Amino acid sequence: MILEKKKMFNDFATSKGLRSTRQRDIILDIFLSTHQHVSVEELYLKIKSSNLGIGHATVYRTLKLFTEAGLAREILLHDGQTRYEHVVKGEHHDHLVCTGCNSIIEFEDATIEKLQDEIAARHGFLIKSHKMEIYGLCANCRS
Amino acid sequence: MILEKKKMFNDFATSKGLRSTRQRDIILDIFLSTHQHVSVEELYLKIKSSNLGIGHATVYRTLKLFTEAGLAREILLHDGQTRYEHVVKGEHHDHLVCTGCNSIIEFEDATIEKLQDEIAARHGFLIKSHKMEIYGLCANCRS
DNA sequence: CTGATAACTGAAAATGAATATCAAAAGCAT
DNA sequence: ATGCTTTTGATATTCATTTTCAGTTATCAG
Repeated sequence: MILEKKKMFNDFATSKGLRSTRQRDIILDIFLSTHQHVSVEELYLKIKSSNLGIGHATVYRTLKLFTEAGLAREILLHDGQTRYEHVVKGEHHDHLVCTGCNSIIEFEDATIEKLQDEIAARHGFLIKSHKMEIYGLCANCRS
Repeated sequence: MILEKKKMFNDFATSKGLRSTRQRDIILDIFLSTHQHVSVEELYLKIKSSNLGIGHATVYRTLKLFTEAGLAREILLHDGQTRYEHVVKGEHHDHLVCTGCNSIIEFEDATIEKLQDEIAARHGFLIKSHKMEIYGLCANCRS
């Protein structure tokens, strides 16, 4: 699955005439080694701690490339930082965001997806992507 | 309905011990006169053009108050500006955002809302609010 | 392999939205 | 009106993100 993603990015790079660089390889490796919802800063720090000198700007630029390549997705929560999550082919998950402890629970619901398709069809709309976030308190925080 | 909202804000202000000021009245009037999804900047310019000297900071502060008071809701799209939409009591609408022309179509779907409640219940999660945005191309832009 | 060329990088500067500061102005209770 | 407190707004500040640009590096033709 990791190899699959690397291939996906390679294909994208080739098709766009992008070059293969040390920095992009490293950032991809580290991104793939993270779990959901990494902020750019988190990723940057992770890279920094590995003593590989990669600049802020490059991390930003590269994550945008990953998004274009279809293996990452930008998500905006309410903390002023853009986060990136992994895109898994057919799958799409949405989020329960706890405003108490900032934890994020993921879920997936095929019925909702289907309803979305219907709504889009009704408006002649062509879906590219979507996101849904439910805010509230998780089981721990509501007590 | 406009009066209703003004009352809602007045009640909120009273309960919080906030003062009634010229600026807040004006901003509320202008906010209520707008349609969906005003950015702070748009609102600020609208006020400025009315030759009423109200500062940037006040507009930001006041919109946060409206949000607290329950008559506005923050929405984050992908243009880096926070926008505010009108909250209509029971109603909740979601958005089809066209990445071609930036137009926004609203929709509402009771079934989706119900599914959300079920999902939340399954995770012991207490819903405060939610948002859903579907990105893609509108009927005009896909041709 | 080598040199030309165009893409890539990164440090630093720039941008832009949002927030904080703080003195002056204004609301509100007495 | 008086005095106290909130509010305002110009300005400065913060913080994420983007741009700039000179130096570096990948790629490819020869």
